[in-house]
Amino acid sequence: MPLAGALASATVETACFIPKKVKPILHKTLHALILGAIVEVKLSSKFKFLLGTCSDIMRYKKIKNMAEFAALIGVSRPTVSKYFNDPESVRPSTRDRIEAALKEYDYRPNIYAINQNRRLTKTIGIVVPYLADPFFAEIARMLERRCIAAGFTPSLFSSHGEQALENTILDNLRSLKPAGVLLAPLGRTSDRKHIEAFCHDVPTILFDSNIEGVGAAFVGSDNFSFVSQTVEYLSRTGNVPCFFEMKDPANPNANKRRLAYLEIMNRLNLEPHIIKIDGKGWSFEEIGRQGALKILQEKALPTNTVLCSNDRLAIGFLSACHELGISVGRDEGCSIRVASHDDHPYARYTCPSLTTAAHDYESVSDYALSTLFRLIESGGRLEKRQETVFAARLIMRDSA
Amino acid sequence: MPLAGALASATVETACFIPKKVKPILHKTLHALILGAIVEVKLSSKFKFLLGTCSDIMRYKKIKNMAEFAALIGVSRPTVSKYFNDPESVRPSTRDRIEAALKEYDYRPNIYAINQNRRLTKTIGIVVPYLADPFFAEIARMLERRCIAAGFTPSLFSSHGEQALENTILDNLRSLKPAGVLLAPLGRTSDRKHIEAFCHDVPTILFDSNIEGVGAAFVGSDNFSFVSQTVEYLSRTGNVPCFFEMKDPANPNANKRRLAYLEIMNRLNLEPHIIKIDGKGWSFEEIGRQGALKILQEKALPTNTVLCSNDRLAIGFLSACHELGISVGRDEGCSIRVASHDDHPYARYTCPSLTTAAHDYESVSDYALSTLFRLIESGGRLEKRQETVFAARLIMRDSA
DNA sequence: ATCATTTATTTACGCGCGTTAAAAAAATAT
DNA sequence: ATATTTTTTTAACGCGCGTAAATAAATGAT
Repeated sequence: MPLAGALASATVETACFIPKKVKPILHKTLHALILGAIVEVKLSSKFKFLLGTCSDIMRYKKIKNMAEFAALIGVSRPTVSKYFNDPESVRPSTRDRIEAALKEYDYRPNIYAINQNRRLTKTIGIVVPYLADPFFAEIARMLERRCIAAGFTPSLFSSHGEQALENTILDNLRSLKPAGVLLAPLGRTSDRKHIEAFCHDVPTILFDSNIEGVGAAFVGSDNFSFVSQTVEYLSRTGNVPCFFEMKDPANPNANKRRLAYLEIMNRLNLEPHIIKIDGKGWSFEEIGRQGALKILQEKALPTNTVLCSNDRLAIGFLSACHELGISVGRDEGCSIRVASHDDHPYARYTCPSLTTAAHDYESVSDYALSTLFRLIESGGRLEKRQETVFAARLIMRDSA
Repeated sequence: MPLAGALASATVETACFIPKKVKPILHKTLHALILGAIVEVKLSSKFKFLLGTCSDIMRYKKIKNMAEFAALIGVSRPTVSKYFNDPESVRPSTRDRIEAALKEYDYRPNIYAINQNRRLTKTIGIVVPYLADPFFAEIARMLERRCIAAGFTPSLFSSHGEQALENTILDNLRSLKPAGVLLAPLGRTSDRKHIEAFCHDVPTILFDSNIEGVGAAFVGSDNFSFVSQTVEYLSRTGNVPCFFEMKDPANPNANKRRLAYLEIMNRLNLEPHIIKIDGKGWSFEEIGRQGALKILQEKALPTNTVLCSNDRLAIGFLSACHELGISVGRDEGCSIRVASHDDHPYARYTCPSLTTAAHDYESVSDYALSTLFRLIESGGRLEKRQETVFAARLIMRDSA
């Protein structure tokens, strides 16, 4: 009789006693059966207990659950469970057998069943305010890499610049019971209470934008270092820079950069000039372009050196300059110089290439994650909230 | 006696009969209790059944599971379950009570328990080859929006240009049991067999890059339309365009664009010129820049009009032109014209702004998702595999 | 008020795994 | 060979929810 049909109704009877010496032979046979070497077989009633496993595998060529997988190798389910929680916790010989079977059949434990019973999962949430900004895309990429290397599963979310979305992302994230979360908040437009409540429940490290007192720690860049380097360089090599920024910056770094500019200009005994342009949202290039067009057409530029708050504004500024036929650069033939901050992935390819202060991407992402791991290991609480910032590196290119 | 302590050991006895009329009063009292209006209370043994619920809530101020939540409102658990699966499926009055409670207490069903028991989840996987490319970031954003609007939970992944990562993403995705997946594969460097196997198990729509015969459908852009519009425009308004591309493009669209270029040039009775530049990986801007520097320095450009395969190469090309002091544009003063395809988010801000053929982002993402929804509703199978492509729109800017 | 229909409740089982305690077996030490 | 330690097995419970069938209640139409 054909095997599959006959076996469909059989069930496993674990009560049947099998001498230890016979077991390996049985399981070897089982393997052959599954691999198609044996097509038809009759079993005495004493060994019918094997059939449940057999038939299911015959039908699906796929292991349904851990019990089935364990039966296949001749190991108990708790042992397999132990293996998946920590492969080192089982005897090498057992480990080898499990791993051999793992290669042959593509069994993977059901993550939903796993996570239901674990208090914390192996997921790490990464939330950025705007993923269409290559800066965040780049940093997200580095964070994901390191999560995977550390044995975690990263889960990436973008708030797309919207408070409501940021909130729902956090709500969803909470119910994912992640081991930890790396959150770069929207900034000023964030719902502080909501984020606070989230951080109360989930081990969270803030990065990029700080929110005072929220989260277990903050890791970011030292805005003062950014501005001091650009301002010093610009004022040393030419005219005094004026500061070009949005009127109501959503990002707290923007405010810190303005304050840094004022302080450094004061220190250097130079007169500060701040140009505030209109615009809201995350289309910084367009905002920068429109603002620059207005200022340039009105000839309202106080000096011939412009320091943009960030590279995306600068990209718009350069675009406006080109439209108006104004040549930008540090050569004598050029009428203005433009510099900026962030070292946006495209800053190298603007025309002219953009002089800017670069984030230490590597250090920020490394330190943010190592802090998160410390936080996770210590059970979600750190001694006290620390704010760590990394210095910028001046990148001299052609625009200033 | 203090409530919490006294109640800790009490359990729910559902066997106790409660007259219908008394129920609302009981639950009202329960609410007051939880909200802190009542601090201490003694109950006769007949009403001890309320205590299990009370004590737990007193301790955690948080509902632990659906049974507790249901008990709180005086509704059965299956009804609440029904509500979460489809709020319209319960009577309006019941719905109101549930929703009122939902506002008061922040109960959310455990997604892991939900998904373990559902054959398919409400998750939609979105996989793109390279998220640091703003084109994909932008399309991912639109797809996410529409998923949420349709009541699904999008889950975004980037292969970061690596085959191994693409494979592990698909493996992880499979075990997430998503309702459906939108996959933009790496292209030529994809592991075809792996993707095929994945599509066999999970309802998948391919987008952006097609892989013949894989997935339930393909939605993308009409490469012929892109190239025909740019070539016609360029040859009509000036010199004949040469085609600038990478030697071994990973993206299948690149190949289609080259073929389209050859065919259209043939139709127009013009001599085609193809410039193939070295380079691999996803740093297209740098590859384009290096390639352009080489060609321009060698003065090996066959015509004064360059049509780049895609905008990112063009951004590099423009950068090289600027470095070499070559003016780009359609004005008489300019020495070469550069055009391209994709309408990359930054194409507007290059110097000069880039003439290009734009994807119909909206239509592609709309159609890809509506096709996926059809696929999901029809249980994972469509009549036959359809390939749908949308025409490009020529965007005339200053570079050509 | 009566009956038919819609909606809700009760009861009970299953999902796939974590976890534990006690018993058994295997490996190691004496 | 025996005692000791380590590893595995057995058996059983719990997690939080989906789901189904039978029953009961509420609603609407007559």
